[in-house]
Amino acid sequence: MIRILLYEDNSQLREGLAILLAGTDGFELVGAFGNCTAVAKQVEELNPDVILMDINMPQTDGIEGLKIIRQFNKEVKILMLTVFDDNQSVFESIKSGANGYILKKTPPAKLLEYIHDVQSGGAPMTSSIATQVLKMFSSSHSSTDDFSLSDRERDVLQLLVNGHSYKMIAGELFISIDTVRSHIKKVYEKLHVNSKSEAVAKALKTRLF
Amino acid sequence: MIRILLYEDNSQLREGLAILLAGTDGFELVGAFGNCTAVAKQVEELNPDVILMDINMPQTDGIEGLKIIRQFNKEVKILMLTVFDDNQSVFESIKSGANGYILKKTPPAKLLEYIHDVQSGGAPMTSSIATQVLKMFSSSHSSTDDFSLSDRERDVLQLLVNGHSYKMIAGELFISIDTVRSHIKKVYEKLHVNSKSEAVAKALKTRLF
DNA sequence: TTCCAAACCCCATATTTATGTGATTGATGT
DNA sequence: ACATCAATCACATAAATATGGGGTTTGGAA
Repeated sequence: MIRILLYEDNSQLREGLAILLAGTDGFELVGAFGNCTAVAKQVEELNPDVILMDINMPQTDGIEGLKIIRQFNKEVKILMLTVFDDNQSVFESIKSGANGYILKKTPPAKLLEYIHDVQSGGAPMTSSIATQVLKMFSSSHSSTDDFSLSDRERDVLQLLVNGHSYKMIAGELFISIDTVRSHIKKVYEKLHVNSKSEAVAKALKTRLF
Repeated sequence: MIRILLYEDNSQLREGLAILLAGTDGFELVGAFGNCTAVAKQVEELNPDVILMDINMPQTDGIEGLKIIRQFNKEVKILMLTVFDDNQSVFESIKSGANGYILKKTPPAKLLEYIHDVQSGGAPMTSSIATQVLKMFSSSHSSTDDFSLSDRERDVLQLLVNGHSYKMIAGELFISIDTVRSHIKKVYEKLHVNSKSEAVAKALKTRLF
């Protein structure tokens, strides 16, 4: 028996899912709410195995809810539901510890299957999402060097990466252009480069930002 | 009735799967081969719904086969089979248009389920693979714009990204520095930027290289 | 206390980049 | 035949960047 907790603001869909889950062997809906405002207490009290979490909800949205849950519970499986398969929320969700990400248009039978999947350690995703995810990892070298840049050097480099000129950086940081030069010279030494674009490239490649 | 085409060089496993599929309602094995040398013709003639493709095969391997099929058929679902769950081939497979990636040790019942999954638009993966994929998922998003750069413009931009100056690029491509300038000017227009480092940043961020 | 690094500033100069306005050739498409 | 565009080259000028030298002040570590 898989204990399920549901967050979904659309009451019609919420009722629909409740009926589906109630009427299916092996699934037990232990709670269904329209928002995440009391998510911490609810998860703790109801102790579900799997949480179905809608992303687009009023007040505390699904991703917020996810983050709150993960602060105190790394065990419960969380399946994010959405109508869109936009990059940003997939990314945010997975990064924040979601176990899977599925579209609401998923047919009921499929949904039940996904719940099973996620409960037994799988990570259900639609194929477009899986593909996106894989593209992203192509250049995966998660190095943690920060080249021991100082805070200010980091500020300056950040702005360089965003395409600002020395003059603009000076303006934005309220320092003189010569100071900008000094910082940049130091940055180049630390990154072992000798041009702006090399520095930018290195910052991006090593995921400094 | 799902029409299945199988590529698997191990004849024992091939026979085994053939028997399994033949003996199960709803599945029909329309062909089984030990290599991909005639994959194009076979796929066209046999018109399968789902292809089970072993990755490690002599001559034309599974990933090659996959690419060949995808050149003329984006519709048929392709499920990659392998004994290893190594990153590189998962990545290559999905990038080349595979719909799922599963391990050979998958029990028969599960395999049939996966075939169903993939046929109805899912992206089955073994949980270990899905988990890996999610771990790799570290940052940002992918886009597929190539900004319609010409070949030469791409060459030049590539070298810029790698930190070369105009002079160096001229030397490496055996063209004059003024030609380099022309190309770069064009690149800036196409990328909507107006400095080297912005171009480099954009190239890297949009995963142009 | 002395030393050091970070953060700030100044000046000078050489090199690199950005931008504009040309032009010629060859391939492609209408 | 004509237009278009990629690819090549040229010349000129302004702006930005790289690099070399200086500095001061401040706060923390040795």
